[in-house]
Amino acid sequence: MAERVTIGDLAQRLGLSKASVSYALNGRPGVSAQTRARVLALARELQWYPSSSARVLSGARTGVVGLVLSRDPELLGTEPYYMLVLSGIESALIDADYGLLLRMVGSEPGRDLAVYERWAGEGRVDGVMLFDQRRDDPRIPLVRHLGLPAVLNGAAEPGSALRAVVPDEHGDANQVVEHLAGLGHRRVAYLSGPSGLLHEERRDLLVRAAAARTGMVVETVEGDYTMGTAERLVTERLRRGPGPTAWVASNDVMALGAVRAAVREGVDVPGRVSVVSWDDSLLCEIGAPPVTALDRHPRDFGRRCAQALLAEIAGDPGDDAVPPPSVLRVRASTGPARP
Amino acid sequence: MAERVTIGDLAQRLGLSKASVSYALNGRPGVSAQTRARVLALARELQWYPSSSARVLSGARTGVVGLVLSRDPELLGTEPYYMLVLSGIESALIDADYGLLLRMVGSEPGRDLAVYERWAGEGRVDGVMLFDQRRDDPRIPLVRHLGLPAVLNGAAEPGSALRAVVPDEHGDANQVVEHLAGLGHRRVAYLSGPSGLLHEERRDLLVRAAAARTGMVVETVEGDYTMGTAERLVTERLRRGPGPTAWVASNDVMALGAVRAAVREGVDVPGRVSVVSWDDSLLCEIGAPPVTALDRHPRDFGRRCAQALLAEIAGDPGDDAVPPPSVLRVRASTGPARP
DNA sequence: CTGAAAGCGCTTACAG
DNA sequence: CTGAAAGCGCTTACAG
Repeated sequence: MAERVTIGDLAQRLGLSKASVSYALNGRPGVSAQTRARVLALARELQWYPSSSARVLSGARTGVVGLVLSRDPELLGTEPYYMLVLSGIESALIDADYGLLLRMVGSEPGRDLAVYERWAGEGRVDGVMLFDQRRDDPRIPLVRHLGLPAVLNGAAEPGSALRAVVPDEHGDANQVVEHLAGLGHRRVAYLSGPSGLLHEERRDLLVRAAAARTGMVVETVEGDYTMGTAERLVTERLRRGPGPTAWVASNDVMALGAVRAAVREGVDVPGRVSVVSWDDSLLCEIGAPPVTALDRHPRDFGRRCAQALLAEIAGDPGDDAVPPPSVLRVRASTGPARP
Repeated sequence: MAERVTIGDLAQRLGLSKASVSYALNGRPGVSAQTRARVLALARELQWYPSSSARVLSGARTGVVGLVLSRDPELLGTEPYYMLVLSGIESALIDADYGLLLRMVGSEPGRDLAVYERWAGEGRVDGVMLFDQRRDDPRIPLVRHLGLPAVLNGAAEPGSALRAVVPDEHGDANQVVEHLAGLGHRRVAYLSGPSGLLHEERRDLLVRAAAARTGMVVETVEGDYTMGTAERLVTERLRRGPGPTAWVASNDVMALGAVRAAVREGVDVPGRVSVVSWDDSLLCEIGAPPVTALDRHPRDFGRRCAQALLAEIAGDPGDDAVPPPSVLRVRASTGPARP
C-alpha cells in the first residue's frame, strides 16, 4: 500500500515552505527557475500527485463531467449509437484531461433529476451533458437553478438559454424524403420513437414538411426504439393495407424490425416496401437486405457535445455547435415504388 | 447560481456546533433524537448535500469506481458486448450508491497504466475493474503497488492474488464443441481475437481440449475482433480449401464477417460451412442466416464484476464470483457437416 | 448529550 | 523570491 506523498513531504525534503512547492508545481510566479526544477524533479521521483479532493476543496474544478443516460439498459446494449457517442465524448475529454462520470438510470422519467441534484450538491462534476431532450424538459430549469454548467444535445426549446449542439435535422429530413421521392414513393410511414422526445417531434414535423413539398403523404406510427415493438407495429400496418410504400424508422433497431416484419409477411424489401433508418450502424450493414441509413456521425457528435460543455465550463463564449452534414448511405432496402 | 449550503450554515441556524450537526447527519451517537430530527429537517429544507471533496479529504471513500476500456473506440461502438456489461456494472453501482468513472484510451498497450496511476495518486476512485486481461499483465503488479482495490474479469493468472469474476470458459468451450461434434463436424477453425489476450489463449486451449476428446481437428486463425479482418481471413482460408466445415468466432462481429465471407464466396451457410459466435447479440439474431451464439449473460457478468469490486473495497472477504452458465442459442448458421 | 479544536492536502492573499 | 497563516467543508477524538 503506497503511502500518500503530500506537498508537505516535498516541502520538508527540500527545505521549502508548502507555498513555494505549490507555486512551483503549478507553474506560478514566486519561485526561481532553479527551485522549480528541484521541486518538479522530486515530485516526479516520489510520484507525487495532487489530491483531487484537496484541490477541489480549495476551489479548483473537479475535472469531471457527468452524463446520465435515461434509456432502458437493454436498449442501450442493442443500439450502437450511444456507445459511439460515448467514445466521441471520451475523445474530447481525454484531450482536455477530463474524466467522465457515467450513470444509467433506466427510462422512468424523473429518475435522472435526483442525480443532477446530488452531483451538483456534492460538487462531483463541473458540468453535465443533457441527452434526449423532452418537451418542457425539467432538467433545463433544474441545472439553471443548481448553477450547473450544461449542454443540450439537440436544438434548445425557445428560452432555454443553454448552449446546444444542434444537428441539421432539417437537412436530415430532406435527404431522407428526397431519396424516397426520387424513387417515386408517394406514401410514407414514419416509425418514430416515444413521442415525449423533442427530436422525435421535430423529425416528424420536418419529414411532413419535406414530404408536403413533394406531394407525399406521411403517416406516423409511434414505436419505442425496440425491434420487437417495431416488428409488431409494422406487421399490423402491413396487414391492414393498403399501406405506405416506404418506412422511415427513427433508429436502426426499429428499421431492422420493419424489414423483419415485411419479410415475415411475405412483403418483398425493397420490391414492395422500402425501408430507411435514421441511424446507421453495423446492424444496417448486415441486414438482409442491408438497410439504407443516415450516417449522422455519432462519434463526431459526441465529441462536439463534450467540447461545447468544456467551453461552457471554461466560460468561453461560443455559439451552438453544428455537426457536419449527415450522409445517406444508400443500400439495398430502398428501391423504386411499385408502379 | 445556488450558493453552497454547508454544515456550518446548518449549525449556525440551529444554534449548534458543527460537530453536533455532523453527528446528527451521519446517524452517529452523540445527539438527542430531537436534535437529530431538527438537523435532518433543516438539511432537507435547505437542500444540503455533503461536499464530496471535503468528505474524501477527511478520510471517506470517494464513492466512485473506475473502468478503463482499452479497445479501439470504433470497435466498442460495433460490439454490443461492452455496453451490456456497462449497464450491468451500473445496475450494481446504483444499488450501492456508487458512481462510475469511465475512460476509453484506445488499444495501444500501456496507455491505460498512466490512468490507474493518476486515479490512485489523485484519490479519485476507490477501486478499478480490470478488463481484457493480458499475459503478464502489467496492471496486476501496478494496482498492487498502488494499493488500489481491483477486480479482474476472467480467471487470474496464478499468483495474481486479485479477486476475480471467472466465467466457466471450460463449460463454454464444451458447449460449442459438443454442438458441432453432434452435427458431425470433424474439422473446425477457431477465429480468435488478438493473441495477447489471456481469455483468447484460454479459449483456444479449451476448444482444442474439448475437440480432442471427440477426435475433432482444430486450426486457429488470429483475428482482431473486426468484421473486415474476419471477412478477409475467412475468405483466404475458404479459397485455400479444403477447409474446416465449421468456424467458431470469438465475438459476434467476426462471426458475421465469417458468414459474409462464406456468402460472398458462394459457400452456403450452414450447408457447407457452419458458424458459431462466442458472443450473442442482436447482430447474431438478425444475421442472414441468424447465427448460433453463446449467450454469456454480459449484463449479469458486469453486475457481478461491480459487486465483487464493491466487496473488495468494503474489505469483505469473498471468493471469486462465478457467473451463471452460458446458454447456446442455436440458430440457422449451424447444421450437419456435409457428408 | 454538546462544543472547541485539530486535521485531511491543497491554494492563495499577505508579509517579509 | 520565500514563508507563516488562513481557509475550503467536512470528520473525529477529546473535554466538558
